[in-house]
Amino acid sequence: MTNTTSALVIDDHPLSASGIADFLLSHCGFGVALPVSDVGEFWAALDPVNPPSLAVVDFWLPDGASLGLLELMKQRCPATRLLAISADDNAAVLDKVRMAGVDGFLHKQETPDIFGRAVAALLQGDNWFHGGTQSAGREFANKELPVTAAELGLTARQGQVLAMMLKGLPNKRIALNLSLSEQTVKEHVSGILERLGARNRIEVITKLRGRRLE
Amino acid sequence: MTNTTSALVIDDHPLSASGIADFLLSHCGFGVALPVSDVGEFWAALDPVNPPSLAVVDFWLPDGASLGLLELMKQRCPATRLLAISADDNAAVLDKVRMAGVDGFLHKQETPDIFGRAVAALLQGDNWFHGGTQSAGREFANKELPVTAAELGLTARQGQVLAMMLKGLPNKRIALNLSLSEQTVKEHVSGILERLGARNRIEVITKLRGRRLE
DNA sequence: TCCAACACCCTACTCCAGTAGGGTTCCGTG
DNA sequence: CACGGAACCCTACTGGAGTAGGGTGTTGGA
Repeated sequence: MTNTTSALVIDDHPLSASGIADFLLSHCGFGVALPVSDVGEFWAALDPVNPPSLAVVDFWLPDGASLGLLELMKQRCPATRLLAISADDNAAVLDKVRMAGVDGFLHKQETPDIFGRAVAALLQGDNWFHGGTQSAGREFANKELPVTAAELGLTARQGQVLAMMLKGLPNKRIALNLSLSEQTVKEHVSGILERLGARNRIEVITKLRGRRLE
Repeated sequence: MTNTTSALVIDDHPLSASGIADFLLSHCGFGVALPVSDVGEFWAALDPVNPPSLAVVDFWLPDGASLGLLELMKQRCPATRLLAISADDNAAVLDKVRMAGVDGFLHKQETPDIFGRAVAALLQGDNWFHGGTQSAGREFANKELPVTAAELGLTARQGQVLAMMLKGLPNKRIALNLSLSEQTVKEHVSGILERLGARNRIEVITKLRGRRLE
């Protein structure tokens, strides 16, 4: 291939990074999409001579490293399109990444469809900052909501239960799978609902649509 | 023609049936691929003297007719390879179709690539029962293929109700939105569940995860 | 004209989800 | 040691989901 489109994806959750990379490969026509999960790896994977067409950067890297990374990236590889992603919709985040010079911003929760359109827009040379328009029907997004169970403020057990809830399993089956009583499962479910600000399991499933635990 | 490979495809959603038939013609080297959408049509199209090489049978035919059809087919045309397809990944379905004597089983959501490989395996005389693995690498990508209500065999009203169900709305709100009684909504929901072969709305949501209506 | 399908409404029932309020162990921290 | 938190179990209750079985009115095809 003379002109394969390539991408670099950095997210501190490796599964998240590789999920996005896979999506770029399978649905956005990328020939190369390398997932990395820390900053060192990122710079190591970057070839300054032949920079990637796109870099996808999670905003919530440890120590707030993403802003510095984005600015440096803009200097070193101005030809590379920069797409920032984040798990929350704080308006301040949007301003910060804009200042850092990114070309687009997206929520992690956005549908694959929109993600694909944002990528296409960036490759065309357009920008993508439609993040603010979301805001309908997501009352539990005021805090950071990363992909892993522990970072949702859930205990390990609650994480296991949540994973099965998202598969659509009823309490009785979750109980059997974990060798618990149905009542105990209900307690965990109640804890999850309270934590996530949902009224019932259906709200949990629809709001976390397209995500996976751990 | 002396030796064209022929197939019969039965699915109660005509669009689905003809889509599969087209694929067999264009990608699997079939000379004939006849789509039918009900059991009567199926037997009418079947030529016992010169049986097709392959029969593709949707598991969720109305009234659960598929099991009987599969068994009868196995008796009458033992030379015809039988491929069962289903929209859900219930393990019980897999057991049932195996008991009925099919040669292969697949999810409808499977990629065309895998579908093609399954067909090739069957024509070679091999079996294909990889349903359990359910392709781990695509939670982010999956399918944003919009599905129309008609494609699922639903009435217009059921389509509207389903759209709201997928958003996580409870019956009462759907009723208010459509200016109906809650009871009527329940009727539509029951119809949807029967049509899609689901036990409750949670199964519907998890099975159609990531898809859009119309 | 009759019948089937669809949309609509109702009561009454069962079953599951989720809450409330009681309790027990175990473990880590002040 | 005493306390809090997590995990575990229980009964008893409310409310929504879904089924069963009754009904009406409209439409379109045999």
